[in-house]
Amino acid sequence: MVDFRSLETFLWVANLRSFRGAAERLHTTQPAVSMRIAQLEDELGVRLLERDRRQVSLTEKGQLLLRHAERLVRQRSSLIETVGDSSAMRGVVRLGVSETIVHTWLPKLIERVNDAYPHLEIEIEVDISPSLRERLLSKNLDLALLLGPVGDYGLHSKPLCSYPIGFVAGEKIKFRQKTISLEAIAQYPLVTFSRNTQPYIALRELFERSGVHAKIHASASLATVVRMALDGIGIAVIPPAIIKTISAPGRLRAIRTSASMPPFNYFVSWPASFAGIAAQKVGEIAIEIAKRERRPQRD
Amino acid sequence: MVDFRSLETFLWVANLRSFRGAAERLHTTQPAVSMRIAQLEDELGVRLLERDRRQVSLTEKGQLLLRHAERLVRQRSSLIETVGDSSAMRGVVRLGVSETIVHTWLPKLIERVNDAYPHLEIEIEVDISPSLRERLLSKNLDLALLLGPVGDYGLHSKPLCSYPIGFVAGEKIKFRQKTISLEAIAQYPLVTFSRNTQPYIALRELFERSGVHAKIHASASLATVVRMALDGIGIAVIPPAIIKTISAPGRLRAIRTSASMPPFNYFVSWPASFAGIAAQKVGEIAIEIAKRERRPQRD
DNA sequence: AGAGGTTACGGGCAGCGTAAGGATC
DNA sequence: GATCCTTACGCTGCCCGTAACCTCT
Repeated sequence: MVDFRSLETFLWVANLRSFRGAAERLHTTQPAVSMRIAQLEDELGVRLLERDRRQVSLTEKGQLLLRHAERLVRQRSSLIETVGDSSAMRGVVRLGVSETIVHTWLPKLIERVNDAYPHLEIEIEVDISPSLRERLLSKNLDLALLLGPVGDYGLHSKPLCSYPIGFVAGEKIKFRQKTISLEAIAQYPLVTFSRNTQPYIALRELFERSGVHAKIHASASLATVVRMALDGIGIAVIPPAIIKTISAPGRLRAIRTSASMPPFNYFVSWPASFAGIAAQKVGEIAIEIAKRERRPQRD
Repeated sequence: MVDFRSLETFLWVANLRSFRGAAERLHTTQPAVSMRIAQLEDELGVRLLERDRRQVSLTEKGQLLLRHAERLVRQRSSLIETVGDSSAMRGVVRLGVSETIVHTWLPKLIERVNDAYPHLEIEIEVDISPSLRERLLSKNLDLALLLGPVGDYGLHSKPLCSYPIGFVAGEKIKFRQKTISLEAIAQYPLVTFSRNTQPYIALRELFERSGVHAKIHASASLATVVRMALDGIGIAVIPPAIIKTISAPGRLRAIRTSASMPPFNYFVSWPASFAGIAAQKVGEIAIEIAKRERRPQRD
């Protein structure tokens, strides 16, 4: 039978260019994937995949099938969404999230998705934005909420919300003035996200431009960054918006400075060629929530 | 899973308005159909069919699903046809055929279809055209080659070929003249197809118009008609084109008459709402063969 | 040797068919 | 009671997962 399972399996093999990868994505074993593809090729009487080399590649017929299969799978989802009630939307959406979002409105998103589609499972992966971008490109994620702009070819994106970045200090660090200069701040080490992230680069540029030397610690984990700020090791460079959810009240505070960092601009992004309807719906809900979230941030 | 099997089952239940009928059509049992539908309704979380009354009917959601499911099933066939090689076309086409066709070019059609689609099975049902029409309407046949014109709402059709009808006599019946009058013919009983068929009606009208009384035997079986002509019981009113395949050479001959019957116009016809791709292909081949068949008939 | 796809084989479960149960005319 | 769909139940066969095998770098 040319059924949806075979087609979906083929889609994943084609997109990931790997039997193993597809097996993992489909929560099954690699031989099972092998079998389904073999069965499909047998049924259609044509070779769909070339497995000569280290890389799996599509034959001409395979590319043809890819287009048809994508349409069919998409239309099945659309059928389920149109005909079924909300609980009919099933499956797993792999959602990549930047850590800042986790500490602001991600819980709200999850709740809203759960309400709208009770049988839809969301697999959340927290990572820094460049990794999320890579994982979108390698079809390892269906959707991501990350720092933009997302310029990559092969990814689509829509703006979500914007968070100002500020300097955040713990209780042990105190300044006399109300508005602090860059020089004063640079007395302490600064702590922010990994070297390949946008905030790290922006921060380094900021200090280089003003000729002030600053020591910058980088950590991929926001928890670490916050811990270091709380312990007085340094000043965190993060969106102040997350202070209230990530630490006890009063333990951290935003510092008013003369200089300003470019804000975090968040986007929802997904692979251009491969948007499942479920992922699309989650994206729509994210956009809606972010729209509302924008206001409180303007205060 | 909302898979093709469930959808196809639903399509047949919807079209035949019967679980039993669908089960028969799908070569399975009625409980199996019941189960698949129940599973589909369960999966989508909506009621698709109303089984209150004696008649199964579609709910609003059911009608919605019908449209989507038809498109999906059709696109799957199209996928198989586009991507697969010819041997990939599988399934059964229920073909209704008028008896005249059986004795002219049906074997050629079967052969051609077998060549083009070796895995396609054809289930041939021979019957008189009005029955074929009914069975098309009740979705009991996928395609029919029958006497037209096919005016029914709900059926599409395309012209195939035209066979003149003539008076055919066996060896025992002899006339002196070369061209025989209606009166001379009416000395013998006439034998043709059943009362509700076009030739029977045309024949009766022909004699009523000319004020000649004729005794007309009717039989649904062409073999019987021919037998009666061979035995000299009467004169058969059939397309002379089938003489050479249905009896030994010289045993039957066409009689030249002054009057003329309207010719048999054959059409290929199928349910407007429910054309499977396989049936469509068989129809196309039939049209092609009939086109070639037309020439020899002009002699 | 290790990464990745294929082949071999035993076992579990979805879905089937038979048969009994209900509803409606 | 006849017809048609649903429910119950035992069984079969498909497909899966484990594991061994093959091939290429």
